[in-house]
Amino acid sequence: MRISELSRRSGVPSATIKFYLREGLLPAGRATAATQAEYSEAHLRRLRLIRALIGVRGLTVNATREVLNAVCEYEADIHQVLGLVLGARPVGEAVRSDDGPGAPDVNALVAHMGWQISEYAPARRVIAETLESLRSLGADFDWRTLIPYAQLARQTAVLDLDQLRDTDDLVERAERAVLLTVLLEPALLALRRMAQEHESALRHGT
Amino acid sequence: MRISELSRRSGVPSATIKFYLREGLLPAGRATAATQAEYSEAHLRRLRLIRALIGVRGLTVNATREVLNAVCEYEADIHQVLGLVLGARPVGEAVRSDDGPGAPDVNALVAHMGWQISEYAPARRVIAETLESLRSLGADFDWRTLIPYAQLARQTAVLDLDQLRDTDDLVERAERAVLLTVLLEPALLALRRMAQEHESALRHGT
DNA sequence: GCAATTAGATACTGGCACTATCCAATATGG
DNA sequence: CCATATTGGATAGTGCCAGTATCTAATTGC
Repeated sequence: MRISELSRRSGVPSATIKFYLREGLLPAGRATAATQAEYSEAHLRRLRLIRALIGVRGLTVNATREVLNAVCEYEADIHQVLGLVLGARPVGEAVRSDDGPGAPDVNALVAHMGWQISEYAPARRVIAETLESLRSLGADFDWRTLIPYAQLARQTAVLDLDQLRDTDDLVERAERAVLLTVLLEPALLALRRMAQEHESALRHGT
Repeated sequence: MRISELSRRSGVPSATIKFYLREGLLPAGRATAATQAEYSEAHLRRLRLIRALIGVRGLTVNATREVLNAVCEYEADIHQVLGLVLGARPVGEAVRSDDGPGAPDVNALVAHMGWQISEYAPARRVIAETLESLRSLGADFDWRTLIPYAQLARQTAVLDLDQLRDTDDLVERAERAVLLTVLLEPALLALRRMAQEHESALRHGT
């Protein structure tokens, strides 16, 4: 398959494919001559995955590259892949996320849930920032308010990990891990918003 | 309070505050002279809310303006505010989200859950796109797989709406609705990621 | 009076995700 | 076997967006 067919079958302009090649998101095709390269079905799958991560999930090109590299390098170890995808392992410039304002609250929450979470997990910082914002806005909302949400998150994670059970192919399982952790995020938020609309209608008349 | 004090107390550069004024995110202060305006505590709160929506949640300036306008216009009716924040009512160029590829699956899911969801809800499109992406990537994942996630989303929404009960002040309740629907989103995703890390560790040795 | 500050307008910056153009080297079909 | 189209690779440009910088004229507080 040459680039024009790859473009046609994926719906991605060839200029954009070249851009992804340049950026290292898509591995180069097998060169058959100075101005000719052969692309495989794997390239097509990878390309669709890239578009999903960037278009549906809204990742940046850099974040997408890191996720894809994680999938390739640690395809054998699903926990490693998850760790890298989740940012648990320091990838680039590692920044500890367990100090700074709000960190004690996050630690309290993590401890209350009995979770073992890396100090480098960016999720820590996200929660700390959210709590800090809510506090500065005067909402009476602290880490204790998050406990029932955390319990629901735990049930969601159990669902997620269950999906990974019955797959043998390593690459496929690693990709599936990416899909479930990263690609599902906007859909989960969308479900919550629909549920809010429903619940709000229930409580306020029609 | 003049702009320099507003800047100092919020930590936002005055050039950026001027930018928000220009963009209509922040209402103009009470002008006391041609080159003098007075800002109130409400401006400070609003400014912090803007920073939270843009910085923590990652909204664009345009999306932030729409959310803030919704809060101001419909502060009396929490369901209206939620509707506008969730995009249920057509705000700008209304696009029906209940057709196109993937829409039948979304309808099936919504019907299965017994939800009443506006045809204009952007959440419909998000879920349709996600399902479509997953399908084109070859994952055996359809709307039925989303059912348990939807049930968890429903429990989350119940939690959300419970938070809105005991607040009398209209503006405060409207702002709280925004905080809970919009600002909590990254925190919920972060909780899920931490829960995944924990669950993954549980299942794969250490 | 006079340095410091301000509102408001205009122009600029930097980052990002592409997109367009060009070139030399092929491939293809009549 | 040659004319035309396509390709890989490099380089430069586009459009958007969030924020910054600069300038001017008016005003303030010492």
